[in-house]
Amino acid sequence: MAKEETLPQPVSTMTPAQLERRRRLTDTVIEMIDQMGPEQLQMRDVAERSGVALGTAYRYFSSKDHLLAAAWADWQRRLTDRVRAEVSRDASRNRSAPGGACTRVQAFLSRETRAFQRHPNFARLVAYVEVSSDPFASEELAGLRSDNFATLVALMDGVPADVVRPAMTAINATLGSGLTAWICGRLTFADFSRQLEEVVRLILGPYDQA
Amino acid sequence: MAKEETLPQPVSTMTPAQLERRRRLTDTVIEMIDQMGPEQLQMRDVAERSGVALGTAYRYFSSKDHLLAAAWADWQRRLTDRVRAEVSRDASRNRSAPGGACTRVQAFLSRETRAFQRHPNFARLVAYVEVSSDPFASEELAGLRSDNFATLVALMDGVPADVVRPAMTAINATLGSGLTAWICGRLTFADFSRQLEEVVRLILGPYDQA
DNA sequence: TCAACGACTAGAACCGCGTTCTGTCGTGGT
DNA sequence: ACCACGACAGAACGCGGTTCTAGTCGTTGA
Repeated sequence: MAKEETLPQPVSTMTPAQLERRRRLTDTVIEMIDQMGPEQLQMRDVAERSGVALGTAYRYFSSKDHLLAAAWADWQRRLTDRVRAEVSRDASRNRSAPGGACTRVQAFLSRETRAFQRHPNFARLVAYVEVSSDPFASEELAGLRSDNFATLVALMDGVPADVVRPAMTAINATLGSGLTAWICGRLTFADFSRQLEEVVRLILGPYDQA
Repeated sequence: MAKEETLPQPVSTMTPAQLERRRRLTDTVIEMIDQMGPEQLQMRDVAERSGVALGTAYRYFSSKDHLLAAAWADWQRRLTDRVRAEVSRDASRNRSAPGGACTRVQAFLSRETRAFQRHPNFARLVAYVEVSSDPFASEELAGLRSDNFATLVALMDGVPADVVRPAMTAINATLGSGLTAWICGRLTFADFSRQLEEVVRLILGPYDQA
């Protein structure tokens, strides 16, 4: 009688039609989040607007948290890809500075945070998802985390190996906390980005014009 | 007809009996949180166990979030006071090292995190409260934040003034994010405290044996 | 070709829980 | 003594995530 319920169907075993449905769900969330916070967003509406039956949505995602986490991961990856491309393009054109690690990281973060400023509900989404205890949601986060890891490591060359890890930890944390504080009204956006800059300069400043 | 509803009755205007009721509520929460996460905790139960009518609770706190935030602030203040006392006692006895800023901050944080390790549900509470959008809850947080600020500043003497602020920001953020990641199962406690140590050393290390 | 089966759909139903409401009572200020 | 107001116990409300029901359809395997 093992009620294994392996879970919301592993992505790898999905047929193309299923992947398509799954994508419609996450895309719809991304679309809707732009206009409402994660708590306003209702499963019923997502289902309806994506043209997937509510019950079916739950075959793909274990919970609202899981769906939101997946959608966020998706959005974040697109954003990061775009920003990374811009930053490295600017760097290779050698625009605007010689560019040490500090400068590069600043540029990267400033673009990312601006994206959040333009889409505050995604910042809310981050806050919402980060505290979710749904293990499937956490899994989604973990994947994303390691992507970010790679990205930041790449931006930090010229920085001693034993500095990289704690530097990333601290910067990521400052980004995350600041975002939440901003979104909850405990910090203005200006203060948030100033804080972030200060922290990056403090940590990475010494390695800049290597 | 101004429906001003000044709101959950300002603390300063409360009669002793009211303050007593308010305290019973927060104390009950603190008591209960030790045995269940914040989402398990129900307003009905808090009301019943504290001997305050449910409706009345809402005259003191605008929402569950607000109540939880107040309770957390209370617990955190007690904890910080205790830890601060221990740390400064140890320091004045000059035990265990000469103790620069880095060492002092490490000691402080390590005690604080151990308290969370012993009471994981308070870590969940932190995560829960930090993302609350209830303005009264945020207010509670803001008060707490400035207390912490003072505490950390005190621990960091010997550190250049322009380093103190970003250092605090980064350390606080690392603490907060790590706590959440731990509690959500994305980090082991050991990894969490190692990360925190690394960050503190990275940032404050240079100013240690002044 | 024809079951059998599994996944999909629309929508209703379920249910936990924060929040609000009702009716009553006790009390402190005038 | 009076009355307005806060407290009380408990019922009632409402929202929204999740689950269930019936019925449909496409694929598979004999």
